[in-house]
Amino acid sequence: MRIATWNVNSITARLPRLLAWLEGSGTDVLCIQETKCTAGQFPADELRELGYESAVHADGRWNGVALVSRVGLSGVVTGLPGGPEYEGVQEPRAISADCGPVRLWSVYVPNGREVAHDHYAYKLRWLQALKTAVAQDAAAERPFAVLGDFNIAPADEDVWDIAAFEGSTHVTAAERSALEALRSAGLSDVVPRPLKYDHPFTYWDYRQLSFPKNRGMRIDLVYGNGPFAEAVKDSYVDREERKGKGASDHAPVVVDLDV
DNA sequence: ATGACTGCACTTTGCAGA
Repeated sequence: MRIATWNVNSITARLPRLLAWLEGSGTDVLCIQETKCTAGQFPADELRELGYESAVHADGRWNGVALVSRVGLSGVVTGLPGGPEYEGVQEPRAISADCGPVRLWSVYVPNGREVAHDHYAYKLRWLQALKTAVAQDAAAERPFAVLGDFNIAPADEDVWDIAAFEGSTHVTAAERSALEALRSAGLSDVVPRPLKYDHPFTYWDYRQLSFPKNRGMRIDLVYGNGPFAEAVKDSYVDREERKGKGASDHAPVVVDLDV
């Protein structure tokens, strides 16, 4: 079974690429982030024509997550249980479901903006709630994984130049501790292989030729429990999808499972 | 070739993204 996670940066703008990529890659389940649409605008009909069911949690121009599956989609839970509010709103940043033999979460962790910003404290609270929410499934026998845009580079090597990130979000000790807490709950980082160069970056800024210069970050992560990690046969970043006109600034992370 | 941001709404400017 082939699963993947991809921050599409607007599912409306990305729809032609999304449909072509699903067909071409043979993906069975895709975790989507940053749909940037209302629930009604989500292209469920177009996906159904390709054989995919959809589960969506989205409310407008920002955020928005989804799961699309051609191997079953049931037990859908929208939102992060116990998740914090930002400016009085519980934002649509998490959705989970049973997809065939595995249970998956698609998450879009808050960006944080700046370390001194309220959004950063919100990010840390959100990650704490995520750890609590996934603990039971993480410890279970069933293959289980949290996939998505974590907006954290787990190690210095996961950014193109750590010196360029001094004082920035995405690389702080507190954010990395939140990932460590997820690992202590029984999840492990399923690191993909790069298709080019020596490091599996998943995001490259649109500006300043970041992609051609390979100034990237590994922030789209797959955190799986033991049974999930044991089932992984291969994983890679499909950087080809970052090329050309109309690309998202994130590339899909693909995981092949023997389940 | 991989090429100097993009998407969207508060829409011709601002905000967010990371």
